[in-house]
Amino acid sequence: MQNNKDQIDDIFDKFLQGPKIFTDREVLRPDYVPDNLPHREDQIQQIAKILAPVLDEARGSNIFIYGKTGTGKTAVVKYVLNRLIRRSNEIGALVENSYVNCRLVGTVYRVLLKLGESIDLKIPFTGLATSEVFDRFEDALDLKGVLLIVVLDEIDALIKVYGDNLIYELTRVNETLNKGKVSLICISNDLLFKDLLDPRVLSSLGEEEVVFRPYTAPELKDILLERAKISFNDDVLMAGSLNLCSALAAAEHGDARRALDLLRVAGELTEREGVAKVTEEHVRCAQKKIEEDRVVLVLKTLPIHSKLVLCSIYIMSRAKVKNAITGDVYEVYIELCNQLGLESLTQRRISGLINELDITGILNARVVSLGRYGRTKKIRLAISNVVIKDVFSNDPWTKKIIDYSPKCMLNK
DNA sequence: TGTCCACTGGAACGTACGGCTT
DNA sequence: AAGCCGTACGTTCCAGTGGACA
Repeated sequence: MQNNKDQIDDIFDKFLQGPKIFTDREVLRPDYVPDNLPHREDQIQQIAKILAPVLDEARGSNIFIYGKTGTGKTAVVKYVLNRLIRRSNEIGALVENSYVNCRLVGTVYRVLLKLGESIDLKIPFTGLATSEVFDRFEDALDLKGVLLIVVLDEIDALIKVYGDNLIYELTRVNETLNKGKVSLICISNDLLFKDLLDPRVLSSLGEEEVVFRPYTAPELKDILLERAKISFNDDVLMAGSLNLCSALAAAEHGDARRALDLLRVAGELTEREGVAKVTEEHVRCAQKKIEEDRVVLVLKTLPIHSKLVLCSIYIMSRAKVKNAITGDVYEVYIELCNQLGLESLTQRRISGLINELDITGILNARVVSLGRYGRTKKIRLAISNVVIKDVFSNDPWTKKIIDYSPKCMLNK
């Protein structure tokens, strides 16, 4: 026991005595809003100009912002809002803001819940009709007489599922309010989502449009340099590593979030190794690790039937079936359910689960027609068999069937 | 050129659950 | 306590489909 304790102390000592890589690693986290946002000066100016009337207690125009992930949309909006709120406090203007990430929040009801929270409105987390929640939100807003800037990030995620009713209601809420006002900022990764909007919504939402184009590799380098200055110790980061981070992220549609992730993970790997410099090799390892971690997390958190579908495809791939089709996967899946004593879902449902797995990038499922042999999906794994075997061998359900040989495959 | 297969995928509906309002 | 609500997850039904084959 004593020995064991010493060993652990040893690990901590090594960590403490090893070369110090970071001064402040939080600076590299995606939700950190820096004091300086390089190459986004135009967008900052544009959004600030549109929102400025708010300080005069007039409603600013609604704004629609679009650009791919990691192009700085959220950071710029938060940056401008921070300053706007600070200024409004100085001059005593009644301005509040509410930031909601629609993809994380998930439903219209919960979006309204978050908006309510920002003006101290308590709403039960379930039980009310959405229209009732909206009415209460409207009343509370009017009562407070506050000008609320609502930021709906990743709005496309919400609209694809629930339609544009919420935005429609929010854009016309000013017509009914006496004292309160709402300014809307919608952020989307997907430009095509505008096609899903009702023309009435589009005309009021698209009062102002701000576009964030992807960063180029040199721009990403500037951003990384800026952050590296405050997050890493001097002389830790080799110039080549920083260039590689920006080049890798630029290849992935100029994603700054990705670049910062790479830098942070590369730093952490260096730290764990106990060496003094972050090399290009560390960056390459970081890239591999980020992807693996993502996949492992997705696999571990899948619902049981999705796991079994994936196991079926894994088992088929192990048996050298290159392109599995829906019907065959379903047969194997039924057998696995029987083995585990679980009730199987319908083929329609499994077809849907396969589509969901396709979206997460774990599978590739392509609809093909086999002529008179019908229409189906050709399915293959998009990740390595080794990862699946590793994760599913440690899962209480799937470990029982991961090495199983289905009878239905014997005569194929 | 028409037939036919093995599905796809949309839509409507059912069930269970937690929790609010009346 | 009854009725209603949103949400999650599922089933059932069925029109539609691309292309090999007779």
